[in-house]
Amino acid sequence: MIRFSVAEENYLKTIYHLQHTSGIVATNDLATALHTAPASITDMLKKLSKKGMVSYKAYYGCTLTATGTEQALGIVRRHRLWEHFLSQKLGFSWEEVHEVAEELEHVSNEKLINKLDAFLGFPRTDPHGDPIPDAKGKIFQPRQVSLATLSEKKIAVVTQIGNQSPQVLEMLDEKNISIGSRIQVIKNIHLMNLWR
Amino acid sequence: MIRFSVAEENYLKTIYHLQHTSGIVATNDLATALHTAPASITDMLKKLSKKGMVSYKAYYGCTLTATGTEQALGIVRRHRLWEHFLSQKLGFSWEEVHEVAEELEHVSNEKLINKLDAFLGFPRTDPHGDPIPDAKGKIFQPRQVSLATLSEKKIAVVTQIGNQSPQVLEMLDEKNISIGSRIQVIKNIHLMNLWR
DNA sequence: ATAATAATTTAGACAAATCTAAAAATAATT
DNA sequence: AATTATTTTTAGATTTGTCTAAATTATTAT
Repeated sequence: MIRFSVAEENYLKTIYHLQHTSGIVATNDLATALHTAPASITDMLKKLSKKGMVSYKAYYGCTLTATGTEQALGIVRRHRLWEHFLSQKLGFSWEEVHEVAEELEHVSNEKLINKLDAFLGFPRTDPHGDPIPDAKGKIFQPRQVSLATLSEKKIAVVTQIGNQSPQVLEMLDEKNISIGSRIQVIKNIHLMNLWR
Repeated sequence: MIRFSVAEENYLKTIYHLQHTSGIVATNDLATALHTAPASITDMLKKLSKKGMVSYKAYYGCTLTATGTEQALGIVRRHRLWEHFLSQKLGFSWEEVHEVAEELEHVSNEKLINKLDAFLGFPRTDPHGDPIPDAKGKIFQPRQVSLATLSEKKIAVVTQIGNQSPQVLEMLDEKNISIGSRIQVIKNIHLMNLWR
């Protein structure tokens, strides 16, 4: 098993997330996401590249290699399992779990994580509805449709909350809507009117 | 709240434990316990001294200050709560919990630990029978008597297993004796005969 | 297409925590 | 008490991950 420093893990995880939205990850984007100077990013990318975790070409950006992706999925798995634990077992609120899980995710004992997974009943998603990779790194991704594009009358199950602003969370709470709720679009009014 | 590095926390915790047996802690003993060169110990003691965590006099050794003890108790609390969790909730064995707790103890979110404490039902001891400090750092220390000195016919409750050699653990397991068991000394034979 | 702007890398420095080897202080032994 | 042995500290070096400032490469705009 490959061992990483906390710093390395944060890079792998962040590259993984940025890759989802932007394909190739730019040095500057990483710098912003990690609150780290661009020069430091370059240094670390060289290091991770030498370790075979990212493929990195100067001035072009980086992507995770197969091994790198595998490792990143492990970190995401740990993070989301802990989030689930914090929320379901310890009674933390949605907004609080992320910060605490940021620390717990770096405890990388495989047996611990697999036993935690079993203890939680092999959950498919974290409290935000994000999928939890299984022990092999497989992600179960439900067919998802944005609420804005969901057609009228159609019934759907909430699997994820994209917008996590306090206002939206409060509104959902008021209407008692959470992950797993069955919902139906009655009438599609202009979105702007909903948030007020 | 004072923040410590993992290294600093390991020093505080180890000084706390060594203090229990030896009063003043020698540089060399710390070096042995931490698998670290004596020169490095000296450096760190100066640092912790400047932070007001230990009182340190060159060539004499060190002791924890009041604040240092408070911090050490916090670390011990985290360690033992996690050990309890690992053993009671995740089904880890006695021998395994320590190593994993060594990592988890450094996640120092107070709310997390207090919620974990509540989730576990405010346990008084870890799986080895060592007392868990409460949120204020108070330790509940039960009156303890070594089995060898326990008088015949007297009933007692097992609160700790001092000797943790595989043979002893196996024997206890066979006889179904664990922390919390009520036991009675029927007849005090010479100890040597017991272990065979 | 060339100049201006933005992004990235290089170079050199720094703090934390460690190390080894040598010097200094303390303890033990004859 | 003097010498030997042990323990501890000092001095100087190393690694990791970071920084700033300057140089370089890529992009954008005129």
